[in-house]
Amino acid sequence: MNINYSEHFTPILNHFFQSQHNVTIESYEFQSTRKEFEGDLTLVVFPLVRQVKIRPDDLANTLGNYLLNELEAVLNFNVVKGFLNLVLSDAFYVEQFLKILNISNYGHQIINDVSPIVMVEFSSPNTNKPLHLGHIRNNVLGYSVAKILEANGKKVIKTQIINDRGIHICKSMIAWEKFGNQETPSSSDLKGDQLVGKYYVKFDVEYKKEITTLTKQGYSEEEAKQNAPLLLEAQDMLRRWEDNDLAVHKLWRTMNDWVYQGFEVTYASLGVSFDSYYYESETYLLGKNIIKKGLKDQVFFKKDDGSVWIDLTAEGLDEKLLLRSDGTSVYMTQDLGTAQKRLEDIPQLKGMVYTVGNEQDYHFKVLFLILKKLGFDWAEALHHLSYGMVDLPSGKMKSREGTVVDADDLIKGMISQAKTISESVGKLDSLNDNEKTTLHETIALGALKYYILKVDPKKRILFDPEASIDFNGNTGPFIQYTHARIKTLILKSDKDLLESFESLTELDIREKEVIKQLEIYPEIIILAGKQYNPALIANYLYDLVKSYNTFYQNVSVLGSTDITQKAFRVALSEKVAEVIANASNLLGIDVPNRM
RNA sequence: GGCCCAGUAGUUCAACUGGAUAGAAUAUCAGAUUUCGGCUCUGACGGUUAGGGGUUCGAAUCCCUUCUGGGUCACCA
Repeated sequence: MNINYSEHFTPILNHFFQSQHNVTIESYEFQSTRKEFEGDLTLVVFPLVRQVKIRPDDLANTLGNYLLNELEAVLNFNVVKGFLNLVLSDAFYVEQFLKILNISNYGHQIINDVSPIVMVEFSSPNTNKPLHLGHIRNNVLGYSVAKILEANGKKVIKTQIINDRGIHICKSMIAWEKFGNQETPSSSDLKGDQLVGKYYVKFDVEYKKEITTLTKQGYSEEEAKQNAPLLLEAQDMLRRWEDNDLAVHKLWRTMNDWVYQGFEVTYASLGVSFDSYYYESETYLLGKNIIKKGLKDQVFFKKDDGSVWIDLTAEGLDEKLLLRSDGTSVYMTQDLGTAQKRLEDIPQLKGMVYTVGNEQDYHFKVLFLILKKLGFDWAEALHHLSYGMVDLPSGKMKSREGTVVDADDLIKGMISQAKTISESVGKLDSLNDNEKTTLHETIALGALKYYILKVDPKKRILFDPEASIDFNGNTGPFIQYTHARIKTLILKSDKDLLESFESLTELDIREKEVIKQLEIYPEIIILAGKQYNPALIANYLYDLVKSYNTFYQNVSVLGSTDITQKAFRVALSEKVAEVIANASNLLGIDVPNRM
């Protein structure tokens, strides 16, 4: 990675290659030197060899001598197989640290009126059942990517498209009408989404009973599935909904409102929020104007039965339906229309991120391709943030088999586990009950989010709640704990000793390592933003915490007798705490001051 | 079957997108400490990167191929 070093070394290296060899080098490959060799910074010379036609070792030696003469920061060098290892002075690292010490919100770009606007869509639930573990990954990922984009100087609009209409919600409605006895969230003491979900399950149970009855009467299974009275009623209700039947719409609104209230509770406990909402009931008819344009531009074609298609066989894909023969729209049509609508709503929009599971990879590939073919210039700036499924140690989640993990239940379970663990290890007796509860929630959510985010989004996750909440190892609580410890350490330190330490010339090797980590931080944010990948931040955080911990354990932070060094260590600790807090924030994780 | 994604210590994950001897955590084992078979420290063990071939100074990473797991190929959303 080209970390900050490049700004320091690139000019002088460029000068060397210009004057000595008359060639221009595009970029240099720097990396930090592996532990087993002497040095701090390593320049890989192999890529340069091609351009100047000198043997790797010779070039490395020449370069080493050159840098040694030209730069004060370079104290020494050695060459191993085409790797030029440079030993940099402690003064150099002190200087680097001083540079970043007083930058507030270090690593995070500032957002102003001219910042590009990006929309990040996530969550996007159906309104017929509560959120589950899969939604948690979606929410946590989308929210984190939104934060990371903000840190990269984008103005982010967090949004979701709510799938609030269709046969699934009609099923819940029918079941509630028939079996619900006017039950409401307040009468049942259930969260609204849980209540509606209960009737969705009820529908399925009763529907299956009807199928059994019908097959006993001699229907084939297929016929029974299609002709079960309950299903016919649900389908009829959907028709009435589409005809704007007042009674149906009233019930629909009531039940959806219950669900939204329930969702809000879950979102609040997850610590995610949204800036705008799109409802499918308002967008499902969109996109037909795009179809017209596409037909006119001959990007699409019409079949004899009147249905509209696009032929993507040249791109290695299939033909894709865009409009049914009866003229009604499909999923793809809606998404085309919704994308266009968003640009109408916010003309300055510079990009959109769709946080949707990888089972829809194909859909988004086609969606983006169509928009490009239609000639929309903004189609280049669309990104599908695709993620893998969440598996449990017990196996795959299947809603039909009742093995889904409910989001609220999971969070509750994590909190009570956090409570158990922190009570058995903690010394939190001075906190009052409210503070303790808040802390347990913070730890539980930190554990949950970190566990999910540290895995590359596109990979499947095996979710083990027990392992996630461990206070040791690569976990959220461990990071939170380190932050808390630094905070109490700083409290203990004498603030007055924080005088100038620019004169400090000798660093402990472990202090150097911490400074190196701090230097990389802005680069990590940029990289994570480019790749829409919070896992980079998570793993970086762990590395930082680990290197700080070896520093903390082996170098007495406060014990030094040298006042300058003591001040330096406190300042370094403070900066590390700040970076931990800021980086955690990018993952949506809170870090307590004590725990 | 076509297309897409994944396959890395026993397990859960890394590896700065082509760089040096593939790293952590956890589990296991050994030692230290200890009035707990708990906690905490120290160390060790653990790998043909699913298999095979290729590209080059250099491959877990790129290309080809085989295998395994998952997803997707609806006038569903």
